[in-house]
Amino acid sequence: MTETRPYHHGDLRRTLLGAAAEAITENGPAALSLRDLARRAGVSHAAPAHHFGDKAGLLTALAAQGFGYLADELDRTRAAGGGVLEAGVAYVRFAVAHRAHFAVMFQPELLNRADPELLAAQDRSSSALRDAVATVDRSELRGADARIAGLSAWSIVHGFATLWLSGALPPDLGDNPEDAARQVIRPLFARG
Amino acid sequence: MTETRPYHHGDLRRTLLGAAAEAITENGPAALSLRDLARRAGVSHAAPAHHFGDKAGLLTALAAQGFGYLADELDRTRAAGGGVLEAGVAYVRFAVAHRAHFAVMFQPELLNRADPELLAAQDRSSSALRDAVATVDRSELRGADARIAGLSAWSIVHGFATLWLSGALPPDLGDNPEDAARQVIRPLFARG
DNA sequence: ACTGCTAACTTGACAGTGACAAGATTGGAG
DNA sequence: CTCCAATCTTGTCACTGTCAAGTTAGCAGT
Repeated sequence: MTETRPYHHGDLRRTLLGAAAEAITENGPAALSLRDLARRAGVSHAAPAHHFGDKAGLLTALAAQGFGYLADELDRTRAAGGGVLEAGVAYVRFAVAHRAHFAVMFQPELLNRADPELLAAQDRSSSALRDAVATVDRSELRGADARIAGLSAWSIVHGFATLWLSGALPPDLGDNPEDAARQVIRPLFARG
Repeated sequence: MTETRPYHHGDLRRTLLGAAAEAITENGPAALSLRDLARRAGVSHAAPAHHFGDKAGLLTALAAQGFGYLADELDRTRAAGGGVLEAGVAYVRFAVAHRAHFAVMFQPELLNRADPELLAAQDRSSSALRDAVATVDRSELRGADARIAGLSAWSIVHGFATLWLSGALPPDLGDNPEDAARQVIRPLFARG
């Protein structure tokens, strides 16, 4: 990652990414405006283009950052001795804590899919995901092919996170996403 | 719909919804342009506003249509005697067949959440979903609270559909979403 | 110190867009 | 036949993303 010290502005790149995350958290990715970000950062309207090329470039950088954060979160959970269930909860925790990043990470039409930085970050989080699933006791996932089991786990946590963030889940689940996730995910792993 | 060419264009509303679905399927919701839709339909740039108010109105109508289609699909599967697993597969089939609708249905920031037509359609598909889950044999979902079990099922199919559509799943899953879904969903229901 | 050099930013312009207001056209009810 | 309300058009505005060209700042080498 190219670190810049305060030239004219300071580090505009990081500032813009932060402002973008904030704006997306508030109004979603569709409403994001580069000019608005520039305004928030106190620079001219064309400044963002210099760092990210275009809008897709900015969102790609955000997505890459998101995959990095996700990998961090999963690694941290694993280091703490958590199993698959806790990795799943960590996935949801990440999605809720960084909803702007999450909202962009799985919308390829918004991104430069071939961006090397993005691909690297995706790779890192894929590995972290794979490692998390590898810790599963075979009996927990009832004899299924490990590869399929991993996809089942990924699907259920990804689905829960998406539905939670979209507000589609019933309100009687409470307002703690991690607890709710734990309940909903458990049936995949609990023994019969 | 027979081939008509009315000067006042007959059913613009339906035509625009169709064009919108097509455009979103191609380029995603973010790239959608009302003026482009108007061009495709051969009307003036301001015509869509009359039927939908604004962009959010159009997307809301699309989402409502999508919830209707989803309810239809689930009802059809249930009428054919399918269980929860097949309902799940039907959910995925719907998402893939109507990816434009699906892409919009769970992005509240693009919609008028309070639109009565939308709420009614959501209600209908919620009921269909609930009915589908209600057919589950208690032993299939291993003693979990039925309410939680339903959310688990919803999460796993929704997550699978989302990941499939975003192209995030590994390519060795094949190119048949229904077969792949069946494999990935099964671990939730299979007996220990 | 001064000379270039390059990255970081600005200024200015252009085509497209969503939204609104006001006018035109139509089918149909009375 | 008249009139009206729904449908659609025209014109306009502020705003957006992107590009081209210019400006400023840090820095290395002499």
